[in-house]
Amino acid sequence: MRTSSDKSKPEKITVVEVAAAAGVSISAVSRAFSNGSCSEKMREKVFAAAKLLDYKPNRLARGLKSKSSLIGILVTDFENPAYLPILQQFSAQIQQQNCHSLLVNASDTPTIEEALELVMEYHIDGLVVTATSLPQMLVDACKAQGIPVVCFARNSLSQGASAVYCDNFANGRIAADLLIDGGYSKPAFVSGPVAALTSRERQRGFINRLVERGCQDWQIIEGGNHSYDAGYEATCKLLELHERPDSIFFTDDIMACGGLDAARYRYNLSVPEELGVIGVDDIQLASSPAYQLTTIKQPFEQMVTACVETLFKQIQQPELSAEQIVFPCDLVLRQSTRAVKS
Amino acid sequence: MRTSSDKSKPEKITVVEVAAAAGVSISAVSRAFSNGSCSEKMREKVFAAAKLLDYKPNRLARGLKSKSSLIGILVTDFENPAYLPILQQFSAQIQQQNCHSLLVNASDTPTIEEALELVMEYHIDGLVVTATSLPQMLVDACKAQGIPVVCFARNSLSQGASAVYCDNFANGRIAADLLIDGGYSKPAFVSGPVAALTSRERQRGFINRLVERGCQDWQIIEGGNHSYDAGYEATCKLLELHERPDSIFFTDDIMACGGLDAARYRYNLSVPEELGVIGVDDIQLASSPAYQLTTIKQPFEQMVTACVETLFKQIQQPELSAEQIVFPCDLVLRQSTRAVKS
DNA sequence: CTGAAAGCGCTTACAG
DNA sequence: CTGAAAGCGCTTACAG
Repeated sequence: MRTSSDKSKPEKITVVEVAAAAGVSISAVSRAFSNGSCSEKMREKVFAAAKLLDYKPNRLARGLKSKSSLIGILVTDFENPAYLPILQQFSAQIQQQNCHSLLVNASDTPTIEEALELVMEYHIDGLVVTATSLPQMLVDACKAQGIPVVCFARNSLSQGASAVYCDNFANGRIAADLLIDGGYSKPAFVSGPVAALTSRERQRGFINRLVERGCQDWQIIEGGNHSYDAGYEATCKLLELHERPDSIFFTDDIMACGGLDAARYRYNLSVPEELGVIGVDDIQLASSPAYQLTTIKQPFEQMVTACVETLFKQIQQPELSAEQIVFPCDLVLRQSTRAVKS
Repeated sequence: MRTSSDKSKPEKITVVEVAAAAGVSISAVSRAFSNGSCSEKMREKVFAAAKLLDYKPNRLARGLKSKSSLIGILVTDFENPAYLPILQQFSAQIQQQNCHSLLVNASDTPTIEEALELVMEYHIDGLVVTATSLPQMLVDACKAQGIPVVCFARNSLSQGASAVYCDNFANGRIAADLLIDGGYSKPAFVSGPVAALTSRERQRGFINRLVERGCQDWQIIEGGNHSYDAGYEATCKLLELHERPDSIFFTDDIMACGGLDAARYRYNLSVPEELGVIGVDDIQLASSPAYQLTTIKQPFEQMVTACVETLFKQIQQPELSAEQIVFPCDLVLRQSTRAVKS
């Protein structure tokens, strides 16, 4: 027999307790806490009782019939420091929508599909994909469940998925112009993982523009992961070649930083005189005086905002069709490339 | 009326469908998929039917009576690049346990409590805290719900929480010895946020050892956030002083990198001759040739592993009491401090 | 606007 | 080991 002062076993506070305390029905409590229609005085009564009892709705139970308030975030590039602030912004903005982030590590998992399978068991309301590649079957699976998916910083070739990204082809062309204008004549491109669409687009644009400008003396090397080490290694390979490049366009900043260090400290090359270097992203490190990296800035903050907006718009209105939002990029001139010859 | 070829509305596959297909009871299906006891042939029958129907258990429903398989990860220091690999490892290891990570951003949220409140609505099975400070009331709340919490890379002053961390007091002493032995006589300490226990411990150990070694000419400055910019700013303040330090112990590497850049590029000081610099963590950047930072390495990988192990042990056996696991740290000598004078 | 009732998909005592 | 039944905490038609 328990008395009111018996605190040993904290009672579970559910809609039932709140309803009783407020002297209303369970449905009323539910409505007051969801979007349901109910009068102002009803809402007040319910909230007062809830406050008193310190009631917290159980989202698992809610998710059973309604939305789970869970957003999946698929991540592969944990080696690229750009993703830490990106994760911060995603989680902050998702929390602002009264939802939470299910962080899914798709880097070690044998396949992205496998990771997703797990996510689907939680009946997420939406999915953000920052992964290198997005298999069509995954998008189809989400579609079948009515889960909107939006790709971040990569365009989706898939039918059903929205995407928020930059024009990577254009970025490649910008890089080509910058190097040619700077008087470099033997440019190289260091790519990301072969599967990375973004990297392939940058490469296409880069080479496309080089050829337009009459430059034939270019080369391409596969860099691998979006990581410092991969950039360092790729640069070593290039600089060991008989036909050394005089400038390198890296598919992202962290690789470019690795490359800069290789050039300077292992090959004693002066940057930008003996080797020009340009990256993409504008991560924090790029602006540090130790690197002073010329780069093409992706407006990540605005992109995250657009991504979250699109996602929640589609969650609210499932009938909406997928959307593609393309952001322009800014060239940020620093010290790793020669000034444009006038 | 639907025919078997009517694929327009994919039927929901639940335990009911699987049970029917396998010709067994719903309870049997549930047992086969959970820890339940059931015969080998029963399990086979159920799995065969499940495979056929592509059945995926609904974790939300399971969580209602059983565990949610959700682990909360509280993060505040999104400006410290050390946390990206740490997040990767946590998410990977949690997924390995057939659970998923609820990433909770506690940096922008007015209070950590508020973020936690949301987490509790999902009835997480356990909580990892990498946040700067951990209010006791938060631990109490978890205790009341039977949710084990373990602090990562910080010791908990709280009763109920486990912790996996390094001996920060000892680290401070190591840094002091290194600077004194290197012939520096005017050391300074750059702290993290005032609330950060780890930083305070490092400071205590550092000063404690300096005094032991007879050094009185030291100073302390509050650095603020664990970020590059905070390290840069704090260093500028120190180097503008009339009584300039000749060496600085930063409470972490990313601040030390900021400090190094300030010293070298803004004040044209040569490191380690005119200014000695030492950090803590051994982040990737610390080993790059651009920084070559002497540091005290925290064995993050092993710490994450220990953290996850402890957490799941406590989830399995709730009667276990909180555990404190202390890791030793290694001094990593690079080029930002003078060699020890022999 | 409000309430009684059925149901979301699973788990877990309770019998057999 | 297996099955029938009650229940987890909420939501949502359906009446009033």
